[in-house]
Amino acid sequence: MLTDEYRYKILKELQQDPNISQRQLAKRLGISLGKANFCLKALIEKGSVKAENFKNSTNKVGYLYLLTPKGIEEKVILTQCFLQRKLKEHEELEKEIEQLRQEVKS
Amino acid sequence: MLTDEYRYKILKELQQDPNISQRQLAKRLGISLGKANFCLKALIEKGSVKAENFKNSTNKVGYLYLLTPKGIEEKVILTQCFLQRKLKEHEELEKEIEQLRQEVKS
DNA sequence: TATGCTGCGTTCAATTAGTGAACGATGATA
DNA sequence: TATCATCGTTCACTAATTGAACGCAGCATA
Repeated sequence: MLTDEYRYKILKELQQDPNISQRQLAKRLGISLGKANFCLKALIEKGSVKAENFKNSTNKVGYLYLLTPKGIEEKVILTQCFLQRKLKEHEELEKEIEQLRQEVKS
Repeated sequence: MLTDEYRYKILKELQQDPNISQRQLAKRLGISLGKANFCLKALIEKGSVKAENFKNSTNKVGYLYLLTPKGIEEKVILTQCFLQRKLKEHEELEKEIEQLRQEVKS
């Protein structure tokens, strides 16, 4: 349920904004609140993220979702995997578009 | 349930091999037989694919899943959308990897 | 102080999506 | 004819996902 894709996306979001609510996170990733909550908990459970209690300036209560060293390392690896995957997809699609052009031509 | 992703992938598979069983299709796309059946039916329903009865050389019964003109056009459009999406993802990941390198450096 | 308002994380019943074993049908083969 | 393999189809079962509802905490206003 917590796929590499969401593991990556969540770590990325948290890294660039640890002060983010689960609702905001859900909205940014295009998933439901329930799923965001589930995934986040899983990341905390595994020690990739630490939820630090804090009080916001604008009358909010919530956590600061900070990447642990483990989480940072995990994100590095995931990012590299993602880059490779995307490069491969990109390459395949270039072939595909070339095929397509041949098709259209005829 | 039948997302653009699978619409695209199925049309692609069928185009390059109309003589393919639902089981083979499912395996190639990494989905279940049930889902493959469902998606294929949806494509036929919408007129993108036509199932033509035929008898294979190697003692099989099955259909020839042929793309209709509409299906071909649909695939062209989907492919273009996909290329754009992938290019964008690729671009974003390049930025991301650059950020990452900065991180790692420090 | 009390009341209301807002946004927080959490829960969980309900919905939706996905799975694959089982079935009957069809040809090929012995 | 009997057996075997593969076909598409079905559908009960499981997994994944949703979002309304809840209690809580802090701030603003009466």
